[in-house]
Amino acid sequence: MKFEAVTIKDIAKALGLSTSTVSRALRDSYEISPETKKLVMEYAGKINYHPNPIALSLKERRSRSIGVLVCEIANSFFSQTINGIESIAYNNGYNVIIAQSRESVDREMLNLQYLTSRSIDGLIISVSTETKDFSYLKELSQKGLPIVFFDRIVDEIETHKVIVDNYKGAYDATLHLVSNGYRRIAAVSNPESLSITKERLAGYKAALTDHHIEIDESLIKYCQHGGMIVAEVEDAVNELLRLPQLPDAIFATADKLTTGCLRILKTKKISVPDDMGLIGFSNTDLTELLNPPLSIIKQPAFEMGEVATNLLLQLIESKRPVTDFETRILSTELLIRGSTKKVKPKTTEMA
Amino acid sequence: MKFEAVTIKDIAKALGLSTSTVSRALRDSYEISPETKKLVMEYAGKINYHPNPIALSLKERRSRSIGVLVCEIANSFFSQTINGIESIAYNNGYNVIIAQSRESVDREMLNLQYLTSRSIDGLIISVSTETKDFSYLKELSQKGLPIVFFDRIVDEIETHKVIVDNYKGAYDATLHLVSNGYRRIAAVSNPESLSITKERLAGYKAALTDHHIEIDESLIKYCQHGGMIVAEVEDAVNELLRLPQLPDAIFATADKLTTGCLRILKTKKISVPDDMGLIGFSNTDLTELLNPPLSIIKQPAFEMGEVATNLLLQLIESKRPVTDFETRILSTELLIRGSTKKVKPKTTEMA
DNA sequence: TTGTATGCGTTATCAG
DNA sequence: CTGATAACGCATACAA
Repeated sequence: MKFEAVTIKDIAKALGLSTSTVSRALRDSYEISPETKKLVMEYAGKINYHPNPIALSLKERRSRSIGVLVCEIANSFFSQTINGIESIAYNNGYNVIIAQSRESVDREMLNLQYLTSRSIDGLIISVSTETKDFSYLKELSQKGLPIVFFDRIVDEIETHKVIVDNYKGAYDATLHLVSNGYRRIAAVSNPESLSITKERLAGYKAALTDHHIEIDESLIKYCQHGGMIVAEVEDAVNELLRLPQLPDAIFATADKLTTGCLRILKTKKISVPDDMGLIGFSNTDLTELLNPPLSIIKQPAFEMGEVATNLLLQLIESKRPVTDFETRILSTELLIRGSTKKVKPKTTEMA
Repeated sequence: MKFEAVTIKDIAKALGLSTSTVSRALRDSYEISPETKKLVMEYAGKINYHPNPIALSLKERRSRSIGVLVCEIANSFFSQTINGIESIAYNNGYNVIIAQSRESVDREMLNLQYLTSRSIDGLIISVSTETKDFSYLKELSQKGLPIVFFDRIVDEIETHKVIVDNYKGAYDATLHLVSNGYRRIAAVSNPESLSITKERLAGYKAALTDHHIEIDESLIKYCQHGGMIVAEVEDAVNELLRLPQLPDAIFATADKLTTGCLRILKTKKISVPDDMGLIGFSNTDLTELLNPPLSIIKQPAFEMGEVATNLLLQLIESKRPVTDFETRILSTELLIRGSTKKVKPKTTEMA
């Protein structure tokens, strides 16, 4: 693969045939005699011939590789998704090229240029928290690059999207807190510009409203970098603790934020009331064993990866009309920790 | 990138130049007049020209992409390593193609063929637990494919290797148990064939010996699939609990095994004595907040990825003689949880 | 300073 | 049934 580089030409020369004959024999073309075929096949096997995929790509104008752009690979949710993506890609003979934005628009843009210039056949992406301008992505999409969004989607772009039922997940989470006696529930969330933020906060608010708890916007904190900067979550919690009326529980709307809050509560770096409730979206391994949180909303990350990849491959291989886009909504799972109800009665209503 | 595909030819035609002139102008060749250069550059920018990297690869016989093969992406240790790999690759203009073996030799082989036939410029790999025959890898290496091993290395192959100080990590871990009063310390480990297993068990045994604790081979359990199969770890623990003399602590030699044991201990799916000690290698987020384990041996996964990639790029770009191979040994970190000493005095020595 | 021709490895088209 | 040739997009040795 580096030095030797056996090519069709070598085979042709050795066997006294033309390259076209060899090429056809290798592809088992009907217009080649069985004897020649066998001859070629056997020799090719013997000298361990492998077609050069780069030459193939150049000819076929496809690379059989897909790009994956996420904010951070070392985030359980995303690594689980990539796991699912790889598994489908592998089964279909596609390579997976990964890149991370680290929640930075600049890096996202650069990686995007990089990936597309690398001639990927399609893209699976979850946009960064910083991204507000999606024109570049839109342009790519319009130029014909098959794109599938997952998790953090972009509504304006017409293509497949794979998300979880964020509204319901957040509703369930909030409900769980409410039914455990919490009333003043804060939300630590990603920037408002993200689709998941909107959906999750909507679910959170609906759950509160349905239980006659007034929504207090001062209880909602936005972390501009999605918790990539450690201090950010601390600041959010600190601000909450400085409120005239303390919250009695926190709903963290994303994996990174949940683990951030968890760490704060457990390490007591900031002094937080002992009975502070916590629930959050999280796919981090073992989080469900921790105490807090009260419970965890888990996303079917692996499945999301699988679904997204299947859709992308359909797009690439145009198995379905490129205009017939759909949004797949998978359901989240509320992992309930029975033993963790810290606040039990708390019948004194407030607000 | 899909439909339009602006090529050098288009520019040449539009500007009434030859393709070679355009090519040279774009590469800022000294033999092109400033005016022509400016003309070409500007037009190229205007119509948003990007060279086709596939054509380039075919010509230059390099793809500017590196392959990464690990057993499982959704394992914190590996995803952190990939994070490091991506970061260095990104800075050097390389793409990262990932694949996972899922601890299966077959998948490893297939992926290897896949990656190499994809014309990667180099490979970073941590072999699967199942792999016992490294001839294919050796062959690749001898054919000239730059390879860097990390974590689970292959001694027989002469190339760069990046590992952590497994011996010391295991020694420290075992010592920590010993100094907390544990005496009958079991080991739940990966297959013996892995380099890390040998090194870690050696450290474990040395720590015991140094403290005059007899080594009992029946206390060492090997998980053939590295904990990929859930029941495997349970079986190991069950077997330990059936021993005539119960262990009083477990040393788990790898991330997946540590979390496996942890889950067993916490969920009490198997009834394990309450004061069972546990320590293990783990890079899983938040593991250090759990209680057990007693402590965690953390590997500098991100740094390993960085170091491995730097070495690989040196190999690819032959910045150093290809014969001058080295093994980088990074040090592990023992994260001590002060408050967790379950067994304190236990002065009654045994065995 | 610019243009022409060739090759990278493969397949498709067209002859024979 | 088989072979010569062009083409994919680019870079470069060689001409001019």
